Amino acid sequence: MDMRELELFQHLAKTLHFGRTSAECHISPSSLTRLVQRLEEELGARLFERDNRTVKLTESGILVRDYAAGTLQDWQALQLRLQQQSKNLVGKISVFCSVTASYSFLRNLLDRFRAHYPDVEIQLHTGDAALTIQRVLDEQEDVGIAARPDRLPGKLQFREIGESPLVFIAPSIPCPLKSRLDEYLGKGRALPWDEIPMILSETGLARQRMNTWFREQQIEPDIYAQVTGNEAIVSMVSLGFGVGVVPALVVANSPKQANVSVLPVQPELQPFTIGICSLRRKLGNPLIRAIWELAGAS
Amino acid sequence: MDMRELELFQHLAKTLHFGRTSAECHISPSSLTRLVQRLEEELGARLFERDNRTVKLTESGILVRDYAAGTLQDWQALQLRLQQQSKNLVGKISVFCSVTASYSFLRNLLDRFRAHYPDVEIQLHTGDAALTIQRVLDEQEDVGIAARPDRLPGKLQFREIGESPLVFIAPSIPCPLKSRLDEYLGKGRALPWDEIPMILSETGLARQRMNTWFREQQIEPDIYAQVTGNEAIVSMVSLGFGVGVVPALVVANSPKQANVSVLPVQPELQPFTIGICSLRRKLGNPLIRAIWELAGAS
DNA sequence: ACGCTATATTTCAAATTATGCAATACGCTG
DNA sequence: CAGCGTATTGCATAATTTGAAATATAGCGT
Repeated sequence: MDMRELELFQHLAKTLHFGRTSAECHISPSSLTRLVQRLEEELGARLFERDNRTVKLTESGILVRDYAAGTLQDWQALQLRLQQQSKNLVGKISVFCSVTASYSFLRNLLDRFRAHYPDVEIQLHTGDAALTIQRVLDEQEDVGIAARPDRLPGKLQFREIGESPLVFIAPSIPCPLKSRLDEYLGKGRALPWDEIPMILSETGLARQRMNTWFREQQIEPDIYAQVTGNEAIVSMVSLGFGVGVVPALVVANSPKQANVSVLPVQPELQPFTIGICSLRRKLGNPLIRAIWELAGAS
Repeated sequence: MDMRELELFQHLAKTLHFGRTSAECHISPSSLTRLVQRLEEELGARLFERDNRTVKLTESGILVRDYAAGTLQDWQALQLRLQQQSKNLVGKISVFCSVTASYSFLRNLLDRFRAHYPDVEIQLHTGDAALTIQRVLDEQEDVGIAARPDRLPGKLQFREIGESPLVFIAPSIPCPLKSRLDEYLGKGRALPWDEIPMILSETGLARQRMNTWFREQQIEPDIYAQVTGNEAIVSMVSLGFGVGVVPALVVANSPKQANVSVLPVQPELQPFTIGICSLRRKLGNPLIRAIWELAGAS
C-alpha cells in the first residue's frame, strides 16, 4: 500500500462515491474499483459496504481511514523535515510554458519564486502548448505549465492553478463575415455553422475540444484554415478570414484584442484548466517541490 | 513507497550492506540498488552515502529510518486491530504439503493450529514438492509447505520453518554396488562418480541442486534412473540399483531406513530450506495469517 | 411492468513498472 | 598491478496497473 493508494482511499472514504472520486482524482472508475479490491485483499477485510446504489465504510474501513490519516500526516511531516534539511535552495530548474499559459499565470508564479528563492536559476522555455506534456515526459523540462489534457499520463502529477474559458471569436471590424454574423445574431437566430469559415488549431487540446463540440452538435464544420499557435488564430480572425476558437486568456492579452470580439455561443466549450505539471518521480526534488507549492498557494 | 519497500529499506539501514540485504531478503542486488534509487528520487534526498566499499546512512537516511520504524509499527498495529475485529476464526483453508515436508513439520503445525482454531476446517493435500509452488500460485491452495526454490516468484511470501540437509544415500545391505563403494571408502579414496549409477528425481529442486553440484565438481554423472518422488529413490537405492540423493528428512522417516546409509560426501549439498508459503496478496486473510503466525512461532 | 438512468464492476488489450541475469565499474588489499 | 568484493547498469522478460468499452444491477419515473 503506497501513498497514492492511501490518498485515493482517503478520498473515497470521504466522498463515498466511486464515480466522484475517480473523476476528482483523475483515475478511471475501473482502476479505483480494483484499487479498493486490492486493499481489501491485502488487509483481509471488507472496507466498503457497497452495492450499485450506495457506498459506506465498514468498521474495518473506519480503522483504515484513521490509519490513513495518521500515516499520510507522518509522511508529509517526513517530507517537510527532509526539505528543511536541504536548507537554502540552490540550483537550476527548467520550466516550459505554453504561450497561452504564460500570459497571466507565469508572471505571478515566477515573481514569487524569485522572491523566495533568489539563488535558484530558472531556465524558461516557451512554445506550443501541445508540446508541454511531451517535453516534461521526456525529461527535457523539469516542470511545465499548460492546460490539462483530458487524459493525463500516469507518470505526471498535475496541479490546477486556474482556468480559462475557451471562446469563439469573430472579427469586430467591418467585413463581409461580420455583416453576416451580425445579421443572424441580430435576429437571435442560430448560426449556420456549416457556412461559417472556421480557423482552428491544427492539433492540441483546443482542437480536440472543437472536434468533440462539433460532433455533439452534429455540425459539419467548414474549416477554412488550420494553423499553429493561438496568436495566429487571433490574427486571422482579426483580418476577417473566419471565426476562431481560443482561450479567453489569449484574447485578453492579444495586441489585436480590439479587432476581435467574443461570440456568445451555446453550449459553451469546456474551459481550459491551467496548471503546473511534472514527473511524479521528481516531486521529491526540493526545487521542484518548492515551485510546486508556490503554484498551489497562488 | 509501500510496506515491502519500507521493510527492505529498514533492513538495509540495519545491515548497511547491499549484498547481505539482498541475500537475506531474497531479492537480487540490482533490484535493491534500484529500489534505493527510487526512494531517493521520490524523497529528493540521498539516503545512503555509498561507494563500492562502504555504505552508511546520511542524515536524511536517519530521518527515513525512524519514519520507517514508526510506520511499519502502525501498519502492524492496524493489521492486528483488523484481525481482532474478525474475532473467532471460522472457515476453510487449504494446505498443500509435499510428502517430504510433511514428515516432521506438518504434524506439529497442524496440531497447534487445531488447538488454537478448532472451528477452522483444514483441507490437506499432499503431493510432489515440485508442484507446491505452482499450486499456490494458481490459487488451487491457500498455503503450501515445501522447500524454498532458489528463485521465488515475487507474488509469493515464504517463511522458513526449518531445514534439512540433502544427503547421498547408498544401499546398506550386501550387493555389488555396496562392495565397490566400501572398497573406495575403506581406502579413503574419492568416489569414481562417473561409474556410479545415480538415481535422481526427474525434476524439482533436488534435481537442480544435483545438476549444479555435478557441474561444479566437473563430473559427468552416470544416471541410472530418473524417478518421481523421494520414496521411490529410497526404494531403488535400498534394492541396490544405485546411489541416490534425498533430503535427510526422508531417510529418517522412511520404512526402508535400515536398508540405506548416508554417504559422507564432500562438498556437501546445499540443504533444503523448508517453509510455508502463500500468495502475498492473501496474507491479509485472517485464516492464512493465523497459520502463518503459528508457523513462525514453532 | 417497462424502459431509463446512475452506478459499480468486469473484460481485454496496451502501457508501465519491476525484476533477474550478466556484464561492468571501481576501490581496496596483498 | 592483479585479484577480490561490492555496487551499479544494460537488457530482455515477467508482472502489474491502467483505461475504454462492455456488462450487471438497482432504483425511478411513466
